[in-house]
Amino acid sequence: MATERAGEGLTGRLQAALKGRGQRWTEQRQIIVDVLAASDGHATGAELIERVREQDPSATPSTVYRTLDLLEELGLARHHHGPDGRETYHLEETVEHGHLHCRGCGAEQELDAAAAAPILKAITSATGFSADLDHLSLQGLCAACRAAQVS
Amino acid sequence: MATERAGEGLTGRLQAALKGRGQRWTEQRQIIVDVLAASDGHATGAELIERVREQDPSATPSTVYRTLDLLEELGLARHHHGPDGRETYHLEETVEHGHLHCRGCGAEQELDAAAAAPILKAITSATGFSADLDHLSLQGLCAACRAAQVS
DNA sequence: GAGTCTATCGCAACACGTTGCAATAAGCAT
DNA sequence: ATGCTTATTGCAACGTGTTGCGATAGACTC
Repeated sequence: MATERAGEGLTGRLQAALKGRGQRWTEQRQIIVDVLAASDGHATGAELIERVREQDPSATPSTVYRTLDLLEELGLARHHHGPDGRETYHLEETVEHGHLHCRGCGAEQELDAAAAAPILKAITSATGFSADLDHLSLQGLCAACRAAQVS
Repeated sequence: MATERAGEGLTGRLQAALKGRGQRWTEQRQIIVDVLAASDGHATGAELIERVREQDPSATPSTVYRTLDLLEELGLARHHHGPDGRETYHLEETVEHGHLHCRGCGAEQELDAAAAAPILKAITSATGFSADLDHLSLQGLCAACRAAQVS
């Protein structure tokens, strides 16, 4: 077949990576990866568990979280913490990006690599620290709210 | 008495602020503020609860967290989330600062306002967003670990 | 000082995430 | 196909933080 469903190549990569480490490919892991691929944006741990349970009611939180940790170890997924400390996961295939939470209006902006480049450079030159864009989760005021506050 | 214990002025400010809002000053709140003042750096919620309990074993987590929330509302305390999502609290009197967590060696650096200024400026000019230094919690690689990785 | 109003407290239950352990089952060798 | 090894699973308990509710006790009025 010439056509491929989204995520199929990912599954292949995963199987290969696991085999290389003496680890195993299971039905549960397939489901979790599928769910993660389907929730293209971000999803909290609780949301992922719920969706996985729709497909396999026997799945438990520990399995889901352990699989997510594994996916991160393999570099196939990432997680970061929102302003409330809750976790959010997404596949690594998603463009690497940071997050900006406005404490005024509650809006959440994404920060793509191009926009972040000068910021990361400033961090490095000020501190010698090379920051991970995916863990960059800022809180502050967006341009609109700043303008509104002046009045 | 002419001498003042540290934090006494703070207590006065607090009592006044509470009264203005129709709220009350209690023994528990005094203890929590004292504990927070005594743990000058940062303290997690769990640590604070433990220390408060040393002085008042009847104190419960809900009371401590609710008081901390109240202190934040009044602008007298702040909290931020570490890389593991755990909460860390400190008094607002502590110098405003960000945090840098190195995923290589696990070290945690503080980022003072002067060092952060160019970073915050870069964020604003790239995104229009005005970020809160106190919520700036970055993860990445410190200079030493970056050098080590090159080899 | 006694009474009233209601903010605060303690309790109990919940939500999210983590960890230890025994049972299961994946993948390999025969 | 059968058996073996051990990674993975489900369970149960724990840790941190949050929320609802009835009981307690501040602060104010008379």
